[in-house]
Amino acid sequence: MGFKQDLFSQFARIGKAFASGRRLELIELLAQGERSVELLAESSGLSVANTSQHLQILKQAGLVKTRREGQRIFYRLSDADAVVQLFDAIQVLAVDQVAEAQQLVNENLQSKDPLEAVSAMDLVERIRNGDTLLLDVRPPEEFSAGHLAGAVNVPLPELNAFLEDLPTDREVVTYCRGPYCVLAYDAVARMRDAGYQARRLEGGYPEWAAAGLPVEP
Amino acid sequence: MGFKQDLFSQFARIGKAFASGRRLELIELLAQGERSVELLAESSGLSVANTSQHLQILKQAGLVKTRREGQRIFYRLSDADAVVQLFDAIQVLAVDQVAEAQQLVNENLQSKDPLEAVSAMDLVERIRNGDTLLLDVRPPEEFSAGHLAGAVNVPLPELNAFLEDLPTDREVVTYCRGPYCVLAYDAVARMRDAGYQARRLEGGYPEWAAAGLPVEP
DNA sequence: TCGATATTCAATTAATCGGTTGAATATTAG
DNA sequence: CTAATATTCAACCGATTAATTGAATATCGA
Repeated sequence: MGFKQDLFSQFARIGKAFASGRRLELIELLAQGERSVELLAESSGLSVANTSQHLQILKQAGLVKTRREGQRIFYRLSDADAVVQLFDAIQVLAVDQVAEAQQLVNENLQSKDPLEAVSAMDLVERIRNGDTLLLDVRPPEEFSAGHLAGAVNVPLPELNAFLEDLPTDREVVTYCRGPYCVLAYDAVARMRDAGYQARRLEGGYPEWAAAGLPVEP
Repeated sequence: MGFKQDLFSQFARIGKAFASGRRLELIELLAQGERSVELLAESSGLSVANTSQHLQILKQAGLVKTRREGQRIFYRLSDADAVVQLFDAIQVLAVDQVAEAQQLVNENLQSKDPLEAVSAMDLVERIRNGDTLLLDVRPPEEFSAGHLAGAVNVPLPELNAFLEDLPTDREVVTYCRGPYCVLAYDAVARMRDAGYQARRLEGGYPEWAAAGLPVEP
């Protein structure tokens, strides 16, 4: 049964790609769009050579593709949807089953989340009533690949500018990728500081879509 | 930003669990139900001590739980559904993106599959017409956790006995886990050898369920 | 209690991995 | 062509991993 072992070794390459925290960080950055090696190195705090090496591993696992533009090389996820979904599933499994991960989330995220998150069911109701502004804080590339019906895309870097023109009398609900995507937590914290009523959707886009709730486009 | 790195390192433990072909083999065996260390070692061809070591890694990643019964210890997946789904997603991603995996599948599975597989759409039609026997060749534990509506569970070891009482005039469609689960390929080959009209469902249970097609229970 | 069995633990070795450093390659600007 | 920039490659070191072997632990049956 050599074939099966060979095939499983190939599958294991995908596992290896996800087997280092640094690489996961790179994957998360790439999920936000195409990036050059230099920028990835800078954002992740790794050396350029080291970043390049990790990217080679991701490339061998088929997770990323490259494109040359002049003297720099841009990396992107070869199937962003599949990769993000996989990453999301890993996160959920880890927090469900690994005590240390659970504890980290409890200490660092739950505490940022003083008001409990809005459940998907509640949100459906709120949307029907029209009294909620639904904010997708993911980067535009992910937004346009699919988002909750009725959501407005405001990537985190643009949040402050966006808030200036917004009346404070509507409640805002934010969401991003999975349940442990930090973007939505940050957005809520910043909006509450600015005097808005802001809460977070329990889960993220993948969970919402998987539940068969309305998405666009 | 130490927290994020810590959390990602925890996530990476799940990746590590999936980062070895041997462990994937163990995971696949465990997906078929609770097993003792001895049996796992025997089925996988690893030494007992080595098997035990790999199982420790899976345990640290929270993927498996143990139960003692007399002098032997039984391992099982702590969340079989989540783990199988994750494994399945990894397989699909690998075959989609890794050239070597693609080639292995083409050479070893497609060739076992002389007639093309039945698409999910076709199968829905066939079931409606009632002229197809739908065979789930996964182990009973997985079958009872969810299966295609109308399927009959015949685990591979019992296939021969089952065929003896079966008239050869009905077409049979088999399926198992994902699109690269070998069970269904084997079943088709054995049934065709025995003179049956047998084909394989394109994809497997997870794909069918994800498409919103009818499942039980 | 004693011997047999199943599993884990500990020690060892070879292989792989993560990271650093500096050279090599490819592209652009001048 | 030369200099500057972005990325990869190659060599290297320390840490981790996979696998083997043999001892230690726990349970059961006699």
